[in-house]
Amino acid sequence: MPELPEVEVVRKSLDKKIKQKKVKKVIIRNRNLRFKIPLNFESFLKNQKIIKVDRFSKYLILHISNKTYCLLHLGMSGTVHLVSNNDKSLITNTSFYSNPILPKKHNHVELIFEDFKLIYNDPRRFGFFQIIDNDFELKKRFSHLGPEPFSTKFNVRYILSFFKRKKKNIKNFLLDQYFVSGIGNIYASEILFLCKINPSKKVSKLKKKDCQKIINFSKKVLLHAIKKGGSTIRDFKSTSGKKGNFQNKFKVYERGGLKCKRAECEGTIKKKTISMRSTFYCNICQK
DNA sequence: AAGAGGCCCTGATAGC
DNA sequence: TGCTATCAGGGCCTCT
Repeated sequence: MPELPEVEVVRKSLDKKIKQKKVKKVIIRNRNLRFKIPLNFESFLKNQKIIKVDRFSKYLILHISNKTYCLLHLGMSGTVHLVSNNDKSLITNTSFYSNPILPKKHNHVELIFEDFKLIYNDPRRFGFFQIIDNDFELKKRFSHLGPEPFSTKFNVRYILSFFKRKKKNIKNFLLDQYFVSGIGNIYASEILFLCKINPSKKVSKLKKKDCQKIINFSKKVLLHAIKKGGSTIRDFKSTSGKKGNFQNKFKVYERGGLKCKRAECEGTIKKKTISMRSTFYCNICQK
């Protein structure tokens, strides 16, 4: 369940290792990801350099030396692994790369570099690789995505005007990538807890002050999670197989039935399904 | 236009 | 033990 922080953790380690490296060979074992990998994908990437690894929202953007882009989305269960070409062990030359585990099944895509390779593993195949031809197409590809929480465009004025004449609840909109991009189901619950806003609250009832809280805590939670190496619930691992640490910091997620972590609050964390997604909140301090 | 619902897929777990 | 059902949730699509 990679959300923005998990993808950013992957981006950082990936950029460090494959920036300015040339793709020697591409191996695809299963083309049937979220979108079918086209037959020319291998020849397209072969002998190209990866200029750098960028990220927008939950998308990784590999800048290719022929002025195109390779998008990589991890879907729900995608992981990226960097493995030595010689002894098949995971690369362990930085502190980030420890606890090496390479899955045996579902290694669908390999990008082979001079002395190591990148392996894309994805049991559920909700992730994808996509070649984007130019800047214009890249812009178009992301046109359905709203600003990231860090963007200055994500401000009180924007939020209030977006919520005009909308009838859904706030949890729904935090997951709506057209409204704000990068937040997923886990962090949506965490953000609303910190804001003391009930996830079922209709956005038409939100005040200026609430919007400001949403802005502040969205940034805070995501940045904190990045710092902690992301969250590992079931699937997410870094490029070396290392798990994240942020799950230990969850205030509400997967804490149904437990006591509210707010010191002065006697509430209990409840689990509720909102638009087909499990949602956690405190029944007392989230109004 | 906005919102509700469904589908893609596999693995872990629960219940019988 | 082995079977089936349920849940996990990101993105995108259709239908109303």
